[in-house]
Amino acid sequence: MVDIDSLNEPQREAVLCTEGPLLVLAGAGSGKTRVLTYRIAHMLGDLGVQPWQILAITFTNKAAAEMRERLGRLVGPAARGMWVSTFHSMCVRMLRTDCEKLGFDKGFTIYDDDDSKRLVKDIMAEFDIDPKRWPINAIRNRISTAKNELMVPGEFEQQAHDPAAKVAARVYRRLQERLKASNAFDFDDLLLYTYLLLKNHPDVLEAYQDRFRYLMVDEYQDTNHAQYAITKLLASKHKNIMVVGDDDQSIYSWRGADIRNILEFESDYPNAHTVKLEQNYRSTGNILAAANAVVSNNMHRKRKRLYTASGEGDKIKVYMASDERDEGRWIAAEIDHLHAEGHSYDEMAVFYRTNAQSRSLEDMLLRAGVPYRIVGGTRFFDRAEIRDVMAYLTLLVNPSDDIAAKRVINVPRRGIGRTTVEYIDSAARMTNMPFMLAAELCLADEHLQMRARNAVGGFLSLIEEARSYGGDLRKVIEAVIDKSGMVAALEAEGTDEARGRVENIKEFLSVVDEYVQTHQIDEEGPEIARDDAIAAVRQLSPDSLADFIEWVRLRTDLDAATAEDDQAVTLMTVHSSKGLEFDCVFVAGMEETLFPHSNSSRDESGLEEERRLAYVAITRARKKLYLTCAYARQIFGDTVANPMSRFVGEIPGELRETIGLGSSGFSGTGWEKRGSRRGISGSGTEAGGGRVFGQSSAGGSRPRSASRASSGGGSSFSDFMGGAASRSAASRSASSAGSGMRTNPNAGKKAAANATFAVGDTVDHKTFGRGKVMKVDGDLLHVKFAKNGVTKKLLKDYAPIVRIDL
DNA sequence: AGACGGCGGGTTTTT
DNA sequence: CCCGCCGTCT
Repeated sequence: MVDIDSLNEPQREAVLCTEGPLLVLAGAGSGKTRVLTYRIAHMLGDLGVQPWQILAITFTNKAAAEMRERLGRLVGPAARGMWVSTFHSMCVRMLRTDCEKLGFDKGFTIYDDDDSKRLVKDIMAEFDIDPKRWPINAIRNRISTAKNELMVPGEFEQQAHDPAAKVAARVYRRLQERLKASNAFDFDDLLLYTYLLLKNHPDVLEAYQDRFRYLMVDEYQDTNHAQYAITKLLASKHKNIMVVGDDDQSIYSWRGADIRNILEFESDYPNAHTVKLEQNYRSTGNILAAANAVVSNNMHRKRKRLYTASGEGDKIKVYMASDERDEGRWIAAEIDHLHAEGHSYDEMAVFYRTNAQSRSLEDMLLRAGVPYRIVGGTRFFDRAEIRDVMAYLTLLVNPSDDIAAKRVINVPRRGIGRTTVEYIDSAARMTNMPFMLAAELCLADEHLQMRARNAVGGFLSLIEEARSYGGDLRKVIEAVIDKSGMVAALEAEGTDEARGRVENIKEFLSVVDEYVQTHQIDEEGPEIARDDAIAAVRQLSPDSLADFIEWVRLRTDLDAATAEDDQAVTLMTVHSSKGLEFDCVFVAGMEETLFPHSNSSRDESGLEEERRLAYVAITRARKKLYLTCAYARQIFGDTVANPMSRFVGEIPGELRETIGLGSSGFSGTGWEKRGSRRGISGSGTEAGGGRVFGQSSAGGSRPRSASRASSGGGSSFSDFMGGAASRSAASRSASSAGSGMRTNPNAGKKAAANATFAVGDTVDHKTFGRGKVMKVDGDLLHVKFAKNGVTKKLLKDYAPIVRIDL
C-alpha cells in the first residue's frame, strides 16, 4: 500500500515499528514529517487501524495543517476523523466536552497573554501589591512555571519559601478563582486542567485511552511537564506512543519545555525502541558542517552527527555591517541579487533573534522595494480594535468574562468613565458576581449618575440584543460590529490612524470569511464513528460564534505564513522558523548580547539553548546561508557596539567567507574591500543617506504585520544603491580589526560607558556624526565635530558616542 | 468625561 | 525608541 521503498533504512524502521513505545531522534531535515505521515498511512492502509484511533500532536497549527495536508495527499479521505492537532487545541476539545466536571461552563473563553496579564494586574491592585517591587511578569512567570509543573495553588503555597514566591502564591490562588469566576482558561490552564480532568476522572481517561490506540507526538523536545504528563496518561494503557524530536532543537525551555522528557524517554518506557534519523536531505554539505560544528560545542546532548549526500555547495557568507541600517541595506541588496539570479522571494527568509530587530530590516527592505512579509511579532489579532471586536463577540458567548466586559463597556466612548466602571467592579467583587450582572444591578443604583446609568443600560441592551442575532456567522459579526458603533466612531475621527483601524476591522471580516470557508462540512465524507460521546469528533462549526472565537484564540500569525501566496521574502524570529526551510537564509544580528542574547547567556544551560537556536537557524537553509552582524547598533535608543557572535567563530573558517567591514581581521582575502560593495557598506546615519531615502516613510497607516511592501511604493532599488554610493566616501573600518572584535573585553557593555578615549581618537555621535577628540579632561571629552566644526564638551559615560578606530 | 502631556519602564524567544 | 500609565487640565 504505502511506498516504503522510497524511504531509507532507519526511516523505514520507524514507519514499520507501530506497536509499543518508539523514540525517533530526527535530526534537522532528516525527513521526520515524511516518517510521521508514512507511518500513519501504513497503519491506516496496511494494518486496518481506524483513523479515529490515532492521535497526532504537533506544536503549531501550521505543523498540524501541514501534516493533515500531506496525509490527505497520501491516503485521501481515509484520514478523516483523525485527531491531528496541537496540544492546546486538543485540550480545548477535551475541556469543551467535560469541563463541567471541573466546575466550568462549556462556553468558556480562552485568555491569551494580554488578557491574563490584565487580570494579574487587577489582582495585584486588589491586594495592594506594588508592581514596582514585584514585577508583574516575574510573578506571572512563577505562576506559569507552577502550572506547567502541575502545581495547584495549595501545593505551590507549601513550597513557597522566599518572599517573592509567597507573593506569587497569593496571586496564583486568586488568579485561579478569578479565572474560574470568569469561566476562562489561560494557555497554561488548558494543559493543567486537562491533566486534572484525566487524572481525577478515570472514566474520562479510559474513554480516551480506548479511543486513541496510537499516539504520536512531534517536537517532543519542546514538551513541558504538563504536556508530558498528559501524553503519559493517554498512552499508559496501550503504550503505543511514538515521540519524535531532536534534542539539538530544543529551544523552548523558557516556556517550561523540559529537555529531559526526550533524554529520559528510554527510562520512562523501558522497552522503548529507538531510531535515529541522521541523513539530512535538506542542506548543502557546508551548511550542515557549519551547523554540526556549532552545536558540537554543547556538552549536554545525545551524540549524533548529521550527514548528507549532497555536495559542499557555497560557502557561508558573513557580512560585517557598520550598523543595523547598513546590515538591512546589505541584506536587501543581496536579496535583490539573488532575485535577479532567479531565486524567488518565497524561497528567501531573514531571521533575527528579537522582534525588535525587524523594524530596521523592514525599513530597509521597504526602501529597496523588496517585497516581504513579517511572521509573528505584533500580531494582527493583537491590535486594539481587533481585540475590541473579539471582546464583544466573547461577551455574547460568555457573559462572565469580566476582562472582555471591562474592555469594551466604553468602546466606543459612550460616557461610562473610570469612576463608573470601578464602582460596578467593586460591587461585583463584593457580591462575587460577574461584572455584567453587577452592571445590571447598578442600573437602579442611586449612587451613580443618571447619565452613567443610562449609558450602562445602553451597553447592556446592546449586548442583550446582539445575543439574539441569528443566521450566518459573517452577518452576525457584521451586525455586532455595526451596532457597537465602533466603526462609526472611528470614521468620525477622520484621522489616518482611525482609517487604518477601520481597514483592520474590514480585514477581520475577511478572516471570518476564511474561517467559514475552511470549516464547511463537506457532505460526502462519511460521518465518523459516534459509538460513544467522547469518540465523536467535535468539528468546528462554520456557524458557531463560540467555535470561531476559539479558532481565533488558538491561531497565530505563524499559521497564516503559508496562506499568503504572493511572492515575498519572509521575516521572522529564529524561534518561529523552526520546522520551516528556505533556499536562502539570512540571519541578522549575529552579535554577542543579541545572539546569544545577554539574558540567556548568564549560565551554561542558557548558552547551550542559544546555541541550539543558532543550530535551528542554520539548518533552515537549503542552499545559501548568510550571517550578518553590525559593529554598532541602536538599542533602546542608544548606540551599542558588540563583538561578533561566538557562534560565527564556531564555524570553521574554511566554511565561511567574511565580507564587509573588518574583513581584514578575518579569513577574507581582501578582494571584497575593493569595488562597489564598499558603496553599500557605509553608515546610514549621515545626512546623505537619510535624505535620499527619507521620502518613503509615506505610505500611510499600513497595517504593520500583515502588510507587504509593494515594489512600486517606495523608492526604486537604483535610488537606494545610488543614494548609498553617493554618500561621503569616508567609510569606517571596524573597531580594532587587528586585535579582533571577538575578544572585545567590553562585550555586552555600552560602548561609551566603558570605552576609554584619547586625544586624537575619532568618535561617532548619535546626532552630531563624526568628530575628533581634542582634549580629555577626566570624564569630560572635548570633541570637535567634522560636520559643523563645533567643539562640544561631552561626558564620556553618558554621551551617545562610540569610538572609531581607523 | 475625556484629552493631553510628561514620565518611567521595557524586549528574548510563543502556544 | 515606543508604549502605557498617571496626573492635570478643560
